[in-house]
Parts: sequence; structure tokens; C-alpha cells
Amino acid sequence: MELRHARYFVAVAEELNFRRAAERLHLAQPSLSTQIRQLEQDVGVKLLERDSHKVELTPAGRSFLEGCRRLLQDADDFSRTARRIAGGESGPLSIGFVPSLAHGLLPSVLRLFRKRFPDVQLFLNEMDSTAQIEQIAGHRIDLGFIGLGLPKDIPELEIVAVAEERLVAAIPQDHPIAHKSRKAIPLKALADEPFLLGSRVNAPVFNPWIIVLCQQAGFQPLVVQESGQPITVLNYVAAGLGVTILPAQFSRLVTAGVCFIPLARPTPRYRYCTARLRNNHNPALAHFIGIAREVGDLDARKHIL
Amino acid sequence: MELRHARYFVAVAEELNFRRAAERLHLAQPSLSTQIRQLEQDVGVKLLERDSHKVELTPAGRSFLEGCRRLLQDADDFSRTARRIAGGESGPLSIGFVPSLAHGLLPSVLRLFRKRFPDVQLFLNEMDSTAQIEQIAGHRIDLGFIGLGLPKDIPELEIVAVAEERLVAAIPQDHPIAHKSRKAIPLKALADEPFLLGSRVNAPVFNPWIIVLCQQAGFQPLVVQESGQPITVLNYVAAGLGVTILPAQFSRLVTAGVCFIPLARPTPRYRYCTARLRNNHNPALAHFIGIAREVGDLDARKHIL
DNA sequence: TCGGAGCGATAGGTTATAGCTATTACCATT
DNA sequence: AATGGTAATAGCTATAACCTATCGCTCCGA
Repeated sequence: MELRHARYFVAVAEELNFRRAAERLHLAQPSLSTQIRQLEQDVGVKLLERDSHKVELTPAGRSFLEGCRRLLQDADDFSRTARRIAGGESGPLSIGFVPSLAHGLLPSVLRLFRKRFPDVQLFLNEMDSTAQIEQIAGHRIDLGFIGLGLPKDIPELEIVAVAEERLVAAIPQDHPIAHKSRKAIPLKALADEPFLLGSRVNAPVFNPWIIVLCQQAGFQPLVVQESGQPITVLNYVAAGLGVTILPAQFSRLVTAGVCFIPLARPTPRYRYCTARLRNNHNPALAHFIGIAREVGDLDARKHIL
Repeated sequence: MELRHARYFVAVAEELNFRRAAERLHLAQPSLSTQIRQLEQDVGVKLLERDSHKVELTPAGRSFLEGCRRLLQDADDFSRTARRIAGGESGPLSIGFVPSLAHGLLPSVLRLFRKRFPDVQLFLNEMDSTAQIEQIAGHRIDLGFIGLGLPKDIPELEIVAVAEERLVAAIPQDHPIAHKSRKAIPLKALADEPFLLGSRVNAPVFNPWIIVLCQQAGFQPLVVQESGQPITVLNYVAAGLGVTILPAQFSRLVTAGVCFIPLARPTPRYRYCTARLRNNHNPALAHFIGIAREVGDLDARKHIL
């Protein structure tokens, strides 16, 4: 049996007349007769009761007709679905993201993505960037959503920057610099301050980057501590143990005793990136990255001080 | 798209190797390649990512694979169903039956039929024989289940006797005949009794037949009443208003004051028949009639006194 | 009672295409 | 550089879907 037989049979069953059905199918009547006979032989069942002046369905034919209709409809439906998936408008998309994005860029990206592509089924997995690399390579997730970049350059991965943010210095409120001005200061202004950084395992790329920035600004920072979550570090800052540097979004975490001052001249920018396998052709991926960039730019204008 | 494409695609998607898939399909590899390419072109979607050393499914292909599997399974399933319907083992079967069968032969027939053909969906409709003829002719029901026969002979209908029963005379308990013997009596013994018959609309065939039987036995019955349900008539008999003649099954309706005596010499037999349109080829019909005859014979041996 | 109209089935030729074989092009591995 | 595996391509063959022409049947109106 072939779908052709189903199409022909449905036409005949609906017209109950071979000639008219054949016309509808742009076919000559004898061809249709032959195909229907062949179908009956193949299925092993008489589907139509026909004599020279009427055609009617047998009970088996009635049931078979329903089956054929459903079959054709199904074939049509899942072909369409496949096309939608190929166009990135439907289908599954697994995304990993680092915890620091969960309250920042990600929700905005998801909101817009869901609006534009409501039929893409998103699977969201919070994990650190190392785990993301593994799962991307193992085809467990389609996309990684990380900060800054990756420790090592892996050629199979395509890293795309989707948003950037300025950096802010977090300084104890009673510190002289905090009093001078709320305006941006150069990184060099922190040259003599003790530095508090977050835990190295949480920020394997960020911390070294900060140190490089300081070196580029002409000083070697005195890192007195390198542990804890960002929020913990801010509490240490409030306690006067030192200063820290964070992406601008953290300045929204209003913390008593901490003053946030943007850094400038040169203005270092923290980047958020997506990571994907180059040969992963899930078309929803491109849409997601596109939306992330779109939202990222907006965010950049809105959030960066 | 044709089912062939689905079959081929499933094989390739399962083997992830054109050569092996082609072997499995008893096909040469280039033919398979061509067909898959054709399928992709037809659906308008790249289903497989293939280079010279590996084949893998695209996201659209994964979804399409599921669709194809379901499609093939469905086609198989409803072909089988059609065959079962054609074999009378499945499908719908509408039956009409006269009220007097509802508590007699019909339940036994249904019991056995359901056991043998559990997948045939029976639709049961109680109605008098005239309504049955109409609905059979109008293809509303497949089978009529009636007593005795039909008033007029309709050539399109095939009437098959499936069971027969002896007749009993119902006589007031204090009547001399009732006292003489419980053994069978000839119909002629009732020649001088007043006859009570059921309503003519309920028994358009039965009543005239009884009268003909009496005439054949050599007397003209004195019908003093012709109305009511059988149970009502039996009450009249109990009251001593006269005698009546009924199929043997009614002797199970034990009624105070009524004595049932079988009729014999000649032994008139009441027949139950099925009626069907000759050109109704619902195959479950033949099975039903067969079972009715089978049960009818049993009933005959068990119930006829 | 006899054409005529309309139906599906049949016969026989044509054509499209699924399938074949042989080969190529490509890549990974040795 | 050679080998062995892959899928794709080229060109031919054979199957079968399709066509036209015709038949045989039944119904229906003249």
C-alpha cells in the first residue's frame, strides 16, 4: 500500500463515482479503477461494492476510509511540523546558563523568545561554564549561555558575544573615594586598595581577567581574599575589608554600606556570550542567539551605567 | 510523499548508514539515496545530515522519524482492522428484534455471540417487525430478528429460520381438559373453547396463523377477544374467559390459575427468523445468523415441552 | 422494445520512474 | 600514499502507473 492508494480511495469513497473521482485527481478513470483494485488486493479486502450503476462502501471500506483520511492528515501534519522545526519555529532547544545570568539577561531573552517562537520547547539548565562545554560537546544541550568567554579556545565551539556591560567598583561607603564623587573613576584609582574577589571555582575566567585589567591599568592588585558568592563579597566590602569589581548589573543589589562606582578610562566591558557547536544545525539556535543579541543591546543601553 | 519514502527513511534513520539500510530493504544503495533525496525535496526539509563518514538526523528529521513510524504503524493497524471487519470479526452490527424475543432466545444468542466475536459492536433496537422491514430496507439496521415470518414476501429480503418452538395451549386451571392430563393434546381438543388472542398490532402474523392452524385441524375457532399483551391474555385465561395458544417459552411465565398443555398431533411449531437484505454483505451478519441457528437448536431441545 | 446515456472493467500501448550496475568523490585511518 | 569505508552520480533497464479506445452492463426514456 502507498499513500497514493489512500488518496485515490478517499476520492472514490467521497464521490462514490469513479469517473468524477478520477477527474478530481486529474487522472483517467481506468487508471483509478486499476489502482483501487490493486489496493483491495493488497489489503486483501473488498472495500467497494460496485456494479455498473452504483458504487458503495463495504463495512470494511467505511472503516478503511477513516483510516486513510487520518493517514493523509497525519502525513500532512508532521511534514508541516518538520518544516517548522527546520525553520526554527518549532521543536526542542536545550540551553545551559551560568547562575549569574538567571536574574540578569536571561529572563528578558526568554520573554522575547517565547513571544516570537512560542512553539519552540525550551529546556533550561543552570550549570557552570565547564559543565556547559561538556554537555554541548556531548550534544546534551544545544546552547551555552556564559559570561565573558571560556578558559580555553575550542575550535568546534562558536562563541558569540551577545551583550556587554560596564564594570563597577564596589567600595565601602565610608571610604574616601566613595565620598569624592559618584562619577566614574579610572581603574587605577583602586591601585592601593585591598581586593576581594569571588570564589575561583565560580569565576574561573572573571577573576584572572580582572587581574589582567589591573595590570593593563598599570598596577598589580593586592588580592586579599578569593572566595564566596558575589553577595557575600559585597558584605565583606560593606564591612570595610576591601573593594571589589563586578559587572554593572550587581549594582542593582542595593547593599547597605556599599557604594557602586562605574569604572572608566579605559572603560572595561564585561561580555556575555553564547556557545554552540559549529555543526549543531538546530535552526532554533540561530533564532535564540539573534534574540539574545537583540535583547543584549537593549540591556546594554538600559543597564550599563 | 509515499509510504515507500517513510519505510526507507525509517530504515536509514535506524541504521544511520545507507548501505546497511539498503540491504535491510533488499535494495541497492544508490536507489535508497535517490529516494531519500526525493523525500527531502518533497517535504522541503533536510532530514539527514550526511557526509562521507557519518549520517545523523537533523532535529526536523528526528520529529519526522516519529511521524513516519506512527504512519506506518497506523496504516498497518487499520488494514488489519479492515480485514477483521471483512472477516466479520470486528465492526458494527445493528440488530432489530421484536419485544417477545427480548426475554427468550435473544439473550442466549447475544451471550454466545459476544463470546465468539467480542470485537463486533452490537447495536440493539427493540421494534416491531414492520419497523424492522423499513429499517432493513433503509440500511438503518443490518438484521431483523422476528417471529414466524413477515406479512408479505419481499424478494430483497432473505428470511432464515433460526429456531423453532412447540406451541402450548393455556387453559384455566379448573377446566376439565386441564384436569385430565398434563400430556400433549391435539389442537382439535380446543375446538369448542372460546379463544382469546393478543392484540392484532402486536401479532399481525401470529394471530392469523393460529386461525389457519385451527382450520387445518378441522374447526373454526371462536375468537372472543383479540387485544392486549400476552401476559394480559394469560390473566384473562386465569379468569376463565377462554383459552389461548402461545409459543412454549411463555409457559415459563408461571401464572396462577393457568395450566399450560403442549399441543401435538400434528405438532405445530412456531418459528423465529432473521431477516436481512440480500445485498447487505456485512460479514458479521452471517456469523450472527449462524450463532442464532446454533443457539436456536439448543433452545429448541431445552425449552420445547 | 429499442436505442442512448452513463457506469466500471478490460486491452494494449506509452511513459515515467524506481531500481539496477558501475563508477566517482570524499574522508578517515593505516 | 594507499586502503577501505562512505554517500553521490551517471546511465541503463524494467516495472508499473498511466493513457486511449473499447467493451459490457444497467437503467431509462422514447
